[in-house]
Amino acid sequence: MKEVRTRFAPSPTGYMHIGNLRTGLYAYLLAKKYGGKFILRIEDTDQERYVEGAVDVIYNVLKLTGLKHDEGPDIGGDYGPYVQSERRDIYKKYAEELIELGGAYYCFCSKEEIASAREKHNMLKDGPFRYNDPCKKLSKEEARERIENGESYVYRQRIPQIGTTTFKDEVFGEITIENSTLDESVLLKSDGLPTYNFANVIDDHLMKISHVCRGVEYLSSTPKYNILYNAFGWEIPEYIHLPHITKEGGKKLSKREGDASFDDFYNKGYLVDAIINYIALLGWNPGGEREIFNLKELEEAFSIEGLSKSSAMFDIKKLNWLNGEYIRKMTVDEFHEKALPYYKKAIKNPNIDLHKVSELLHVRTEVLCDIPEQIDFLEELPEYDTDLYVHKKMKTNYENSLENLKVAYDVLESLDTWNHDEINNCLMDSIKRLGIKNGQMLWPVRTALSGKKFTPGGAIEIADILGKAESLRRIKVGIDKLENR
RNA sequence: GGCCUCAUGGUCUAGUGGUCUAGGACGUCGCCCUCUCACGGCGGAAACUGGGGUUCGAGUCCCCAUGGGGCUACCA
Repeated sequence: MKEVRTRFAPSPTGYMHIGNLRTGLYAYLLAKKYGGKFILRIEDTDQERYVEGAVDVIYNVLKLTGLKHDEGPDIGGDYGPYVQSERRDIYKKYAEELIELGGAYYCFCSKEEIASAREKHNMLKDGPFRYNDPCKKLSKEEARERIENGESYVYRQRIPQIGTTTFKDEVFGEITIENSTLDESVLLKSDGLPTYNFANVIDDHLMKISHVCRGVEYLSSTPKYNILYNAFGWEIPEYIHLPHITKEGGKKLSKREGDASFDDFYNKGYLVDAIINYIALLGWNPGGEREIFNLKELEEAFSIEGLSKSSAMFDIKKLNWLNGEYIRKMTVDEFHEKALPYYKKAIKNPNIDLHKVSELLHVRTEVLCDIPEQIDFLEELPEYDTDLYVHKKMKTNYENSLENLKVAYDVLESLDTWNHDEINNCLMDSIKRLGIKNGQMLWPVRTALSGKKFTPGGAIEIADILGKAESLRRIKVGIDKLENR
């Protein structure tokens, strides 16, 4: 088998769409699986979409995710340049060659002319639109003369109007299409830059790409590319077209709703490994029942056979679960480090031992951005209603809550050493002495300490974190509330 | 409109003619653990889009219908 060379060819639009990233991931995995090369190429032939700093976004995501490329604009390689706008002369040369080979012709029609012809056709609604281009009949000499005279022109692909073109895709199988349904698209624009339709063929060939991984949107234009390969007499690469990732309802993931880019998830506190793991599984099945794979493991497990044909809906719930799995797999210290920035958003009080908070939150966190609202009560006791003290299953009501809170206040106040075990023993002794259920004491105490219905950790852990003075203060507040109900 | 393409529970999927009374995971529901929540454990509900063929036998092959997606740009 010859060397596997795959490429990731994003356009610098300023953000990394998650579906696009997945395509890059698969290209990377395929290369790694077979010990090949993964190449980064920048497709910036559309000047109108140029965005400042967008290439850095691409580098950054690749670096963060660990999809390390072997060749690319920043690190070079034997087949550069790797930025399409720097390959102008190359495209021009091949476009000229294609004219000679009969695979293309010079076209002087304006966009407007073609658009109006299309409109006219659409009114009739009769069969596929095919532009009957007068320029096709021009001789090369005539055309070149008009070019000399300064007319604006493009290179347009010439496609045989009879016959069919068949190609094989690794995931979709064999596909045959009537040549007559293929339109003769622009190869080189009047600004001298190529369109995707031309650049992808030239670059993939010159860069010796063995497997072309790209989205399904290119499936129907692939025959046009093969006609180009054939015109040049070049070997056709293996094609791997990947289905789309959609959101609920089969709609496209959108940039505007903040659910489409890698950064959107990264900034919300999703772990890189979890994101990669999740998107790898969206459209690819590893074969067994295992679902947790880090990048390294994916490299070994990946296979084209596991790729699916239908588009997959992005399910944030499953990502959340996976992210939680990765969080729980970390040590408490590792978690603590990741959680720290999120603690800062909710807690300013320097007396709170954040390590203890981490012990509580470690198994209770799925996404890091959920942290602040989970622990805001530690910073400040929220307003709460005394209804909270009444809990059927805990067998608590206003009366016994008040009584037990008073007991708790007294015994805790007399405590000299304030730590988890001391608090625990102290409270448990009282429970035993009074002959009540754990919950009848602990539920009111936890309520008084937190003012919340749900908290990470119970009364004892919270009291420990809050410290003696603050704990007693909050219990006192609870007692007052219940007395003045 | 034309062309291409896809189709198993709510979601991601396994299934390549008999082993399918359709398997796993997320989610969901119930129970257990338990001072709340979570973690963990156990259990439940939930799917082959429809119709025709082919075959002794079809989720699996073929055709049609329906529904979804894509392309139809001097965007990629």
